[in-house]
Amino acid sequence: MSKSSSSIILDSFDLSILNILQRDNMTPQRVIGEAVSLSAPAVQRRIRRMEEAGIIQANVAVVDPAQVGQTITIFVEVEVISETAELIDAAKREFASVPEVQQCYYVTGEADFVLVIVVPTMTAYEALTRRLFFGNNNVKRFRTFVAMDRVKVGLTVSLPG
Amino acid sequence: MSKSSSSIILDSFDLSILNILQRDNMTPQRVIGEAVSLSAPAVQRRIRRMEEAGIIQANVAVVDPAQVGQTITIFVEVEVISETAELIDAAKREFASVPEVQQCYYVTGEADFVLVIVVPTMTAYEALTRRLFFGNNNVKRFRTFVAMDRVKVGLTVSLPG
DNA sequence: TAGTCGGACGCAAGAATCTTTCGTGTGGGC
DNA sequence: GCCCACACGAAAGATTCTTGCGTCCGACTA
Repeated sequence: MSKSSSSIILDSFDLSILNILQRDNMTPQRVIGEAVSLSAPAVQRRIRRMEEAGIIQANVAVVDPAQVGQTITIFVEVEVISETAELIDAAKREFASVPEVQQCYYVTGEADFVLVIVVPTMTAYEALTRRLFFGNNNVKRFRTFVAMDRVKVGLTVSLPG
Repeated sequence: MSKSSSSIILDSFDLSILNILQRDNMTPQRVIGEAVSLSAPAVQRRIRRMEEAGIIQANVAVVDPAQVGQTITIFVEVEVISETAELIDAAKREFASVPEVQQCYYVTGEADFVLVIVVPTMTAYEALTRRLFFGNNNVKRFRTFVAMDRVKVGLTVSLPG
């Protein structure tokens, strides 16, 4: 967990490499090298540098929730009562600590938090709401959107170059 | 791209392996084997089987958007006018085809679509709204939520076992 | 201009990992 | 009781990752 976050400068080689790794990080360095006109060791050094700088945050397998019994994806907008720093931080920590909460954003607008939740059943979701929202005095209101189709899901970032 | 989607049965070994790969798919099979009490080839066979079945959908590097100049994450709820199958499909295809759209869900509730968008600047977002929402006759209304903090971001699925 | 230094490269060797093959053991069905 | 399908582990082979080394290019300095 050594996040230097040195904010290094990326050239077009780095961006091309990222573009490949974003889609398939099992691509051999030799193949990446051929794609960007660089040797395999050069590719490897650049990848390591970007990992150390925190530009590459993780290397993960994407699992299809439906095939492991987690069939329901839900969006929730949460509105809080008091927006003091302490209460917001507490909410952030609480939401982030729940395994079913896949994503949590603190936002501006008509809501304060947006959550992406993945659960096996509606019953499980209901239990979660009771614990997370009704059991939290600072939650004023929340709105639920049940996903009928995960049209596009990814963390891929559109890169220049 | 061979998605058999045979819906194979997963035992607790598979789930443990998925749990590891979800967090770090660069973990050597030997290490995974030690963690789940299996030999490296057995782990490898199970991983390949899950990839072929589509349970493991992809292996990707997670890139920090902020460090590649994509500093703004935005949520958008989109409400359409007509919800015929053709128009919905057209919208799905259009949203999914935009690189800046990281995620797109078709949902029930007060909105029809929820999008997660990552852009470098507000100007870029404005241009995107003009093209994607104002330029689409079937979009009735859309609401924007700008993320101030990406509290938790991932695709990790909470697995039983 | 000449000299020095840092950084990144490619090549090649070594280390580690992945992948396949093969023989064995176990459980279900005939 | 026998056979077959399936998954396993061990070991060998193939591929990939990683490191060491010499070279090259650009920047900075005298």
